[in-house]
Amino acid sequence: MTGPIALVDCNNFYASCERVFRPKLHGVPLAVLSNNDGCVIARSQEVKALGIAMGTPMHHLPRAAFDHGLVLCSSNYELYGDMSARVMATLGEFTPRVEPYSIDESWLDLAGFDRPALSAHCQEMRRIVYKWTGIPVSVGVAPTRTLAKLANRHAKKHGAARDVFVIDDADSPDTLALLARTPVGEVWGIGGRVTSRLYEMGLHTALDLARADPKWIRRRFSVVVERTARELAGTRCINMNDAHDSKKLIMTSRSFGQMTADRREVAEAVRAHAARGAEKLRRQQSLACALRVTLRTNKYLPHLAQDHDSMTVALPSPTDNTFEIVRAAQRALQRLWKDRGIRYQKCGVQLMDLIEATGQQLDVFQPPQPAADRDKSERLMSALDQLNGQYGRGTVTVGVQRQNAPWQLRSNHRSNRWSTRWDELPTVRLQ
DNA sequence: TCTGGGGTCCTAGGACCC
DNA sequence: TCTGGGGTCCTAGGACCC
Repeated sequence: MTGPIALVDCNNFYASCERVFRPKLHGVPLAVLSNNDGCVIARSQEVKALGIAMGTPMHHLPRAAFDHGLVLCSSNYELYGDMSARVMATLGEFTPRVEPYSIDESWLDLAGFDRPALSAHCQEMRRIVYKWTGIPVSVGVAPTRTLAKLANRHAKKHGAARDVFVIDDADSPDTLALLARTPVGEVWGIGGRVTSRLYEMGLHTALDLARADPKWIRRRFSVVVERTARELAGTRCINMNDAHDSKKLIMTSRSFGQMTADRREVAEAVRAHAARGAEKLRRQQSLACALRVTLRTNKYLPHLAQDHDSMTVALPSPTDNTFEIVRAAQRALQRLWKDRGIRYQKCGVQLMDLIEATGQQLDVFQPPQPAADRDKSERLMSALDQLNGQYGRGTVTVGVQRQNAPWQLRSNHRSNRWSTRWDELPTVRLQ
């Protein structure tokens, strides 16, 4: 990236997605729940105004919120993922370089725009994104990513009328004043731990951090904090990965719908996670060399026996084959399992040491797999992916996987997948 | 009854080697 | 008193983010 950097962030993204297809929900306090309907992970403006914090467990929601008409939605990632793709595609109309950063945020390279054009361009972008997708966004522009984050936050907080904020120059009096007003803990990359240590050293604002000696920061903290400090002062240090970069770790884990001490149930969940992980692996065309199965109990119930353990096993050779991966995961679980009647809350499968499928190093100690076998395995896997893609996840599974097993997620308030399922399309009634 | 899931990067420290 | 020292590789865990 060479020009000014823009961070485009969807406002209250999940809540906004829910509203696109259910306009009646505009103006209504709307909260989206985590998997398993556990806690609040997204809030509309009205919910924020009610003082409900991010992460509030559902059973801690105040009575009063419901009296104000609070509506709860289970998370509907199929809908959010599709809406996200639409927003990103629309942004692509405005600049050739869009780097999606998360489901609701994207970095844009705005090289070639000078100051007055820049603002107008961003305003227009906001307008079109809203018109085409129904999702409101905020835009922050600055010379570095850390400052663009700060500009975006400022746009959200103060720019209700505009929702665009531009930092031209890291050294301008306006910028310094903004930094001086920003508590250091609100800076992107500065979490709770670092914040309290910075406070002890007398650094309270973003400006204090920007003016600190980077070498001293590095000695007292780490290169990560040093980079953040330099970025606040206007030096670009953080470059994102390309959007196409493959992940280095693929993790699939879930809490159980209800806790379980039943080994067969846990094994069923582990198989499902392993199979899902293998699917993700194939989509990014990687092979895994190792795998880890983790098991954990519910730490919020300290009167119950606690256990948090994991087992890593190497795969005999790098693979993306569902059967091999499921088998290895079962083996890991077998070694992990303690026959003590412990009730588990959550399990997961991590695929690790990923390599590119095309650049596979042949194991010198293993005879190379005959081409015919490899072909067969590839064809089988792509048939599996096609069936599950077309008829829905879980159509073809390895071993027994019941559709509504008790370990599966609760999702009692899910809206329709309006934009990705034919049988859940919105209907239009003509008056 | 009930508290998310999926990531990245960095660092410290142990194992091992010469 | 004092137990070699330096390098690499790997793993676990911390910290942070969305």
